[in-house]
Amino acid sequence: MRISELERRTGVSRDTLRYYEKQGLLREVGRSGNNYREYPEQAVDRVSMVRQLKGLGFSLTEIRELLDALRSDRINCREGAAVMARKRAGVEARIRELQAVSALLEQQQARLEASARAHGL
Amino acid sequence: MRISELERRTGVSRDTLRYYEKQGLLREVGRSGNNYREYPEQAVDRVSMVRQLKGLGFSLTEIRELLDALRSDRINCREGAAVMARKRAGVEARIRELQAVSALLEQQQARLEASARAHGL
DNA sequence: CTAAAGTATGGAGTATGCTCCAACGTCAAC
DNA sequence: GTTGACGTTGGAGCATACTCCATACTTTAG
Repeated sequence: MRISELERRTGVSRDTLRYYEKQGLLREVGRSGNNYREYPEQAVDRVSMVRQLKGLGFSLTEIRELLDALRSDRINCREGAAVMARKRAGVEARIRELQAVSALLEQQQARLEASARAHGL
Repeated sequence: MRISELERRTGVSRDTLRYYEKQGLLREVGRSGNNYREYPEQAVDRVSMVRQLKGLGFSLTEIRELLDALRSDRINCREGAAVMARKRAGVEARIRELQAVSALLEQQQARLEASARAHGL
């Protein structure tokens, strides 16, 4: 597919798509005779994944490393598996921290609600 | 305490501390007669919390909203509680997404390990 | 053939979150 | 009273992640 279709299907602007390509996040981009970019079907999922990970707070560099490892079955399985394990440990640590934050928020919410009931009437 | 002590105790540079103050993240900063900043003991925890939340991918704007709500027992309990509830829902959603990412990583790790065993020998 | 729509490139500009620096005021010690 | 450590401000500069633009080429429709 061409860039406008990928733009439409992912909701990501063409400028950003070209930027991602330049940053090595989209590696399977071909060119047709007229020098137009030609994206494989798969690109839709790849872009979606980049956006999801980015929304979760990963930097483009981290995302590139992760996507590269996902492709690494053609390169080096053992190393790819190790990257996955490391990334996953990071994600798990982040989940635990977020759970602590959530608990704190819950506690504060309860405190403020109690305070509202006491003062409010 | 003065800025150098807060810098030492939090590991956050004075430039950043002043920047955070300007952005409304540190509201309880006094001035002594000589115009030096005077931080309450509490500032250490506040700065640590900012850093933790930032590390988890929150923007300074989000963090400010959250810290403001934490202080809101002196302002508006009911509204503060509502902010907490909203923020917490966001955090919970993020946790679920990260769990999905973790599951994906685990699955890919397993696949690559299997692939390594098959090809490797 | 021409106009409009689509694409390409390089480079400038923007927002966020710092980071560094120059110029200057304050204070304790010698 | 001067040196040196510590503090102040305003503004410039930087990295990341876009976003916009001018210019130019290609393709499609009329």
